[in-house]
Amino acid sequence: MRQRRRRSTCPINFFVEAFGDSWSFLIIRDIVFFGKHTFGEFASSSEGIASNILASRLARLEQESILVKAPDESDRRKEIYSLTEKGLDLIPILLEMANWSAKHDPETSAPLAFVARVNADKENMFRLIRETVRAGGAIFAGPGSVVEQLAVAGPGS
Amino acid sequence: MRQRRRRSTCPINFFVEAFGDSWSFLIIRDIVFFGKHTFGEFASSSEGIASNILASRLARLEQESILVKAPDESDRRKEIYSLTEKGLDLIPILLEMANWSAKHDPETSAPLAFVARVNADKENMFRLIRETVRAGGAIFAGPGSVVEQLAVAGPGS
DNA sequence: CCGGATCCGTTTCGATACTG
DNA sequence: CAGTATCGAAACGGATCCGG
Repeated sequence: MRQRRRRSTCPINFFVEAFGDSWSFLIIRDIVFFGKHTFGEFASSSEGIASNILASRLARLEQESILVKAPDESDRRKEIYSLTEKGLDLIPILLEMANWSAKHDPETSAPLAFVARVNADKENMFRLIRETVRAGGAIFAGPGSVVEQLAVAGPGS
Repeated sequence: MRQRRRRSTCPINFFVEAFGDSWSFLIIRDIVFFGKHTFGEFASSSEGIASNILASRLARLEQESILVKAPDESDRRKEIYSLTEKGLDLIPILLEMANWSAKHDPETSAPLAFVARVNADKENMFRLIRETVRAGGAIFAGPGSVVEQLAVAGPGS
């Protein structure tokens, strides 16, 4: 968004104002799907985002109370970015985006089994994913990832 | 998005590529929530979007097969923009955005009763809204709007 | 009037280089 | 590693004009 636009009473304006930029989505995506948490991880994975742009987006998301920054206890050079409760509440939106993309992307880059599983039981899956991400996990990456949990639990559970 | 960025395998990239700009959201919002369908209606309601920007966004959305343009039968000066099936599939995303906004917007501009109703029965509400919009209706505006149907049906149905 | 297209000053982006 | 500084290029947005 180039310029602060007039505010209007509408159901999604607050969302659009808070985001308004696609890099912001990709940062949240990196956290939720891939468990990225540091400046360097975002920089290397977010389709080659420039460092100044990344810094400005992180600052904005922090200011919007979607992210919080905290020093890494084990490595004081690093800063850990995590989602706040407000940020965690974005997960359903991301999952619906993933759903739409899986359905319409000709290259179909999303794992269809996972998407189907989410659609089959949105309420419980939203909750499971939220709790996993809140605890520092992610959907696809790392030990304790959501897909790992689902594989353990099996398709029938 | 300024520049075509590197494509990567990720669940929401296709979505981000297709949108990438907040004006596009507002156009879809105008259709789904308020039943706008012409260039002039978008121009007057979308927070003062410039006509050249609006034209470029409509062209892009049409090219992405999210919108289709057709001449208005009753007034040949006008063009009617409507959502394709691919466009209709965006509705769940918009509704999750509305949900998030209602929860976190300090000015709380969204009708909370409607949002709560959607959350209480997402599957059926998504379907109802989709069919209403497909038929040319909208959520808030016009006769046969979704909120009107819900009022008629009553909160228990 | 409606739906754009064109022109043009201004803003913001983004690649690179640089610093703590 | 985590950011800032610089600067050219691109997109924006307001005004204006045009065809039907």
